[in-house]
Amino acid sequence: METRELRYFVAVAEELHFGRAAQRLGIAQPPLSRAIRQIERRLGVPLLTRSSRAVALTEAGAVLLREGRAALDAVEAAERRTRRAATGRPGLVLVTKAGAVGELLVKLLDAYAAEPDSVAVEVVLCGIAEQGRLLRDGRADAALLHLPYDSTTGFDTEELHAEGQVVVLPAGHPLTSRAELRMADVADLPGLPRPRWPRPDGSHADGPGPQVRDLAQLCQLIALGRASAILPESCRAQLRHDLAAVPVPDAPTVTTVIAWPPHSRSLALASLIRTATSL
Amino acid sequence: METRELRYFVAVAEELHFGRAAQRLGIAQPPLSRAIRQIERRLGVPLLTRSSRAVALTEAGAVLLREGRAALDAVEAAERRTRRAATGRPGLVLVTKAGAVGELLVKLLDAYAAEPDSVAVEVVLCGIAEQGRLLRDGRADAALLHLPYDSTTGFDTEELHAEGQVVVLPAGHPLTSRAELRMADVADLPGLPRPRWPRPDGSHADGPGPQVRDLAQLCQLIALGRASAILPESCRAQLRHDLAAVPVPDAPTVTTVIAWPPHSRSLALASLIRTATSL
DNA sequence: AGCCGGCGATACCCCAGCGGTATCGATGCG
DNA sequence: CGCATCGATACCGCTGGGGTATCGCCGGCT
Repeated sequence: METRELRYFVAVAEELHFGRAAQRLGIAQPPLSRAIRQIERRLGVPLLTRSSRAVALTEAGAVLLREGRAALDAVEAAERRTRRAATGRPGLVLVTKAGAVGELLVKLLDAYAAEPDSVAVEVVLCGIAEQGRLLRDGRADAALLHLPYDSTTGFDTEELHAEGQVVVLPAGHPLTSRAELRMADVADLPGLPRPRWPRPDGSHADGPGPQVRDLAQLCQLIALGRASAILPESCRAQLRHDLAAVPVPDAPTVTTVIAWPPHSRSLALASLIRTATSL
Repeated sequence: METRELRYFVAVAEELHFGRAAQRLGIAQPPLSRAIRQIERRLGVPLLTRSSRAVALTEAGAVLLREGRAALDAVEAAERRTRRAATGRPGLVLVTKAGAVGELLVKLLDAYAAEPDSVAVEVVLCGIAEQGRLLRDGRADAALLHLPYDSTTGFDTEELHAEGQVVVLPAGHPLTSRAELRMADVADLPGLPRPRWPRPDGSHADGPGPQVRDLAQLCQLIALGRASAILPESCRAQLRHDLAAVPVPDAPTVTTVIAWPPHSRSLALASLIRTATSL
């Protein structure tokens, strides 16, 4: 199957509408219809159920959507990494979530810069759950992720750091006087629901909590007395003065890992990982 | 980049010869030359250095060869998994090395077959280092691998079993009277070199030992007094009567893991993995 | 019931680009 | 100095991808 065909199918499968998909692809609708039919004929498998009113994925179609996206990412990654290998700028791109892993990141960059064979490291801060995409399609070389919150599926990883978590509350909240709290104490604080982070696909789960996009938003909401949050200990260093943190020993441990795409054979990346694990 | 172009480039990069590559691809040489030049023009990157006598990969070319193979595998996997999702036979394909993990495999298959939601499991035995390929290109759903000998790069894994290793010697060899041996004792046995396994690309490392392809060959050679080998304990159960095994406590522990491609969302596979980890 | 509007499929046409043949130009070899 | 090898170039034919026009189906509105 050609990547063009895969792109076409993914577009239709995402839009579930031939006209819009064709528009997105910058082609007319009839060639798109033909291309999809040809894919189905060659695979010998129906991918879409069409009525004149609605298009839906078959089970096989859902598989091809998932696998096709991964394959397209792989092709894109091949191109991008090839270009980067040639441009002579053998810099590394390290991606992490905005507002996370503050101290660790600084230590890593300092230690790596001191290595004899180090190259420039570009740090990219991105929103939640974009790291995987960047790593998969070749725009980034490595990522700092937080287990168990981030997925490392498909990547090689090394653990760097483990830490407990704290509950973050508005300063002055009654519970802030306690030396530590249990998960049961903070599971359902009246008026302080947990925020809802966007899922990888951009949508939000249903629930009572406010929708948040980044740490700053979250802190703002907590300060306003509208939310609470369980965060890794290391966030205390960058907490605003109007927030308070109380340790929660029985919260799941957060492990910071460095992740990179498999098949990487870059010496610079290997050196960065070596530096990271020996911190 | 289209998969056709990737296939063309991979062929040339592997053959390092336009004529042979064209023959392998079933096309004439001139279109192939043109296609490669077009790829280089579009990427803005030289991939091959050509003289009229020799073709060699540039550094960027080597990157594209590696990444391109992975991308082609991903595309092929997408097609294969889509076809398999549709044919209604939701069977699983489990791949493992011939002659390895005997007892564990039987237990796993029995336990899984007893699950209420189990489906047919096809067991594929293959030579060393083909498992990764099968898993990557969608012909297999899961593999049983041995750490540290096999690579799990790019796959998700769960550990199933850890065991020590034994040295396998011809029956009657003086050392077989010992209750156990150290690595130092068996590192360099006179006349009994370690065999050389094929590498993933099919070639063999240089060295004194005989080249072997599978366990039967190896046992034959040991019985003939031409080789010795360090193997996992569990191999004792299937050892021929003319061979003897002595524990080597300081040999690296062999961990059997079950590995599967990331992005898998198959319920049947999830169930198999759950069964495996709860053995 | 009848009309309309939206949507995917079909019919038909055009041309970009892929692949083929013939040939050139460079280079290592006897 | 021919000769053989191998990649690049020139040129040509045709397949197939993309465009426009239109059809057929169906749900909804009045």
